[in-house]
Amino acid sequence: MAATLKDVARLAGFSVTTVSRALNGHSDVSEETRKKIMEAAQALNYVPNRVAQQLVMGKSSAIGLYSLDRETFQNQFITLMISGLMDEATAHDLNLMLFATQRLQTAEEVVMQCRQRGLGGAVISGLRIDEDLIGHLPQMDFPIVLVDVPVHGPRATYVSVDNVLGARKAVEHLVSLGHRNIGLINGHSGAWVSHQRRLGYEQGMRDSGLAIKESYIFEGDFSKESGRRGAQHLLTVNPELTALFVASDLMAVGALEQLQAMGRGVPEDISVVGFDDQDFALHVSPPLTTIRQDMYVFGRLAARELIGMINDPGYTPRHVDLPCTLVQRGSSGPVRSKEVLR
Amino acid sequence: MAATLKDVARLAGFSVTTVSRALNGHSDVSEETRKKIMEAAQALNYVPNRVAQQLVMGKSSAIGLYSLDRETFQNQFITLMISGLMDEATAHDLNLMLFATQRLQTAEEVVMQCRQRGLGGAVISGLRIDEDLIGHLPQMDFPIVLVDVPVHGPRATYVSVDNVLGARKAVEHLVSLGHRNIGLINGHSGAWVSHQRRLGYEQGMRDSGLAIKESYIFEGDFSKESGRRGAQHLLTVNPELTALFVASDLMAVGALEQLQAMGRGVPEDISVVGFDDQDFALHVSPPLTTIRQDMYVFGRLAARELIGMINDPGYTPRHVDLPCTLVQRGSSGPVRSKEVLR
DNA sequence: CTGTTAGCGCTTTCAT
DNA sequence: ATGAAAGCGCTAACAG
Repeated sequence: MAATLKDVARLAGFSVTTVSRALNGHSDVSEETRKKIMEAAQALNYVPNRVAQQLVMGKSSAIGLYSLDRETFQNQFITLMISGLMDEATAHDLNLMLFATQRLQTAEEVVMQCRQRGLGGAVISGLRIDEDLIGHLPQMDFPIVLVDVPVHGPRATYVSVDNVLGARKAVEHLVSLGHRNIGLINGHSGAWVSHQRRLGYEQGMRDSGLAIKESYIFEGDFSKESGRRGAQHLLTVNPELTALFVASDLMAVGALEQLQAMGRGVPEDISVVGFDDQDFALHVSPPLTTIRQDMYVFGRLAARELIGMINDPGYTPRHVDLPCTLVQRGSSGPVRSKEVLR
Repeated sequence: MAATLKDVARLAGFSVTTVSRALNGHSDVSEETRKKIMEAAQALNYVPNRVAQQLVMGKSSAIGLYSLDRETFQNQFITLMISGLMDEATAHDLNLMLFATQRLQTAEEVVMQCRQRGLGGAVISGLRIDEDLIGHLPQMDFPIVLVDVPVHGPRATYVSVDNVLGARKAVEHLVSLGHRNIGLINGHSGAWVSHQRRLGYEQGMRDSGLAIKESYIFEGDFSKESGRRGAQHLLTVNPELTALFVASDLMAVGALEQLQAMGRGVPEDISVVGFDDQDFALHVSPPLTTIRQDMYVFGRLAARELIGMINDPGYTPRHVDLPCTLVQRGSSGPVRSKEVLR
């Protein structure tokens, strides 16, 4: 069907070897020959068969993205990351292969599977910190970049924003608006970011001279419904709360709806700050104040480190905390004076 | 690094051929031999090299998804479709490869590129109807499924919902609520769906005995901003409008905001119906009544047709219009009585 | 039942 | 500067 090197060789009147060298820009081909070969290739609409190239050169032509459980996939989060991965991969002439799996087996199996598919490395998203392959992954001799799970190894690193700082910014923002009774609706404890965000919340409170009360903290699971439950619970138990830091936008929207259903105005009665800056954060009412992570940059960085490892066996992968920024919108406002007077 | 057939052969004490056959479940291998070989393979942690398999069998191991222009990528729309594609591909032991490109060249080039990468077929999303490769694509001898652009060929088909019906449902819903002055904010004319949705709007109006006024129709470009402009424009020119059918949720949210900014209550003063049912439709206020397309099913169907063509050269691809359904939420309501009395 | 031979499309020594 | 030969890891006739 498609023209092969042999076809070009025949048409141009040279050996396959010479044609290969000419097309690959080797220096040991006379200009005249090269020109003829180029023409023949052009005429036949020749494109090298990457599969064959890959087999002979042992060089992979793609990177993989593993997304654990489909939910991860459904939020815009990953979409932007994919954009970033793809742009970076494309720039390095690599393809991007997608995998969704319910559960990864052992680290060995994952790596085997990647190798068998000719991947040069993989980004893995959606791992829980209690997964035991995490300990083994960084020891594999295969380039891996994890998303939001800290690992270090000669061929492994991770990408994340500075979640502690992000949470602190959220709290500081609320404090600066006069709030002192600030609750936290956190994600589930299987996610590394939950621990980080809680840490940031605690730091922010402490640095502002505020006590940390266990009863101010609700553990959700990143679902909208859990945000709803969190708001309901926290405000029933602690009616004095005037602000909530919610560790994801989706939960924050749930909280928003619940608060409004409970007759609490946002932000008049209670302020809400989310995390992520997903696109709907802008569309809800009031628009959500939130901590923004730039997932596109996130993806690019992940790919950059991965490709660094792939192309250079000596490359030492680095981890940098990406910045995250407070985006101030309508869901946070100054505490009501009567509250301040308490 | 990874074990090869040869390694297994050596360990098991058989020829490479026999090992290959044993592992591939051919019947002409004695049970005893097979068992020994299986053990050896197990011991070596052997996994077949797909790249080699692909080269020798000429059978591709992946399908591609081309997404034209990154915007397409950023909405949740495509994410769900990817989920569907992936699940279906995985079920057929195929991988999914992603490509984002600004512009496709000729149909020949696209197909060449796919072949060179070992793809068995491709789904292409984001094409405009004025793109001239569309005429050529269905003639290529390569399995192609387009998203929302009608094509037919021995190796080509497309997936879409019944946009005409969807739009008609929207209009009929509004009519059933008593609305008679119904405007349309449409997408740009480069999208096939825009024409279909307009058709459905016109049918719906006509079937309800309502006149179609050119001034009731605004051509946006699917952006939120254009939804805003559309609402502004339509209501300035036609203050008698009591309802808007907006051809995408994102534009609908823009319209919503603009209407509220203009002091028009939704749905008391004016009803709004969107299209897509993206996730934020549920989170805006009021929650958006909209026409839902199930993008996950969309993706599965696209993959199913594609894989049908790939696995069976004689397969005649079909097009089925997927159903789309009205999801009734808060943004549409009965027309105000004074309006009815006009 | 099993092994030998050939070849997928390409790159790469090694000669010439 | 060019070509012949070998081989990447695998499968598929074809013999035995």
